Amino acid sequence: MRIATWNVNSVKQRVPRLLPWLDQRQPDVVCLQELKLADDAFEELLGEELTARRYAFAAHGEVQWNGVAILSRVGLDDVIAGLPGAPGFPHPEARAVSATCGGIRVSSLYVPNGREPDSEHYHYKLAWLAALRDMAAAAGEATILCGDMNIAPADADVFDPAAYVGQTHVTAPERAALTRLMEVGLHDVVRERWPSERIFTYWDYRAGMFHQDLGMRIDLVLATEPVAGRVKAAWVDRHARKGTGPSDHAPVIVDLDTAPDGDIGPVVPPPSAPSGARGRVRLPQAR
DNA sequence: ATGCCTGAAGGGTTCAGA
Repeated sequence: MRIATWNVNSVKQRVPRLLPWLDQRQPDVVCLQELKLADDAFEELLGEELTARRYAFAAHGEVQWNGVAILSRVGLDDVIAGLPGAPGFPHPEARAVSATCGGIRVSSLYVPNGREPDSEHYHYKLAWLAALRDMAAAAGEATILCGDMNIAPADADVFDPAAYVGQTHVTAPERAALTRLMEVGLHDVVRERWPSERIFTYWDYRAGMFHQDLGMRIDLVLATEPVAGRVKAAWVDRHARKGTGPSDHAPVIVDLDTAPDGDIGPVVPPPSAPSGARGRVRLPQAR
């Protein structure tokens, strides 16, 4: 089973890159972030193209910003739009959607940016991460959290730590919040596979940052032990960042071996959907 | 240049992103 996560920075603008990428990489499950599109517009834009490729999808978007989705061709059950217990800014934002795909509880996540350290948005980010930690702590044994965490876990995950002093994504409270999330029993599967490689997932559009490989690793795949133990490959698809009209993020792709019989714990039924949960779900046989 | 690109909404510009 191949699972991927990609902050597409407007799915509307990224259609000419997204569809060929699906055809080339053939992921079974795709977590998307920064759709920047309302749910009905997402379905209008991609419904037929995804259905033709046998993807079911669950989109949770907004008109202008944010927005997350899960595409799956290995099942899409018990969809929950939003993160239960998460704060808003001031209203709840479309930053999380979860579903059970191929026996694994999958979440597509877009952690708030934080803007400036100690700003209101920064504290919102920390509170949102605490809610994410609580969700992960209550999740089943076979769980994978994918998305734009907007935190570089370590100094090795930015091109120059000195360039980020005093900025978000690298501050101690953000990293501590990520540590508390990891401590519920999650593995950073890309870093564990490549312990000392220079790996980035985001490069600023400006000043040729990508071509100089001056970036950050902020898009993460975090898996519980039963899932992490199945990882056969984990890599950043830099090719998708090249060429015409790319996102400023590259996809992260993880291949899982077949689940051994009896070795994967039951997927704990998700909590009931939070009130106000929105989202658009369509299964491939629906049309 | 202290946002060097890119995208969205809405309107002739401003905000957001990391």
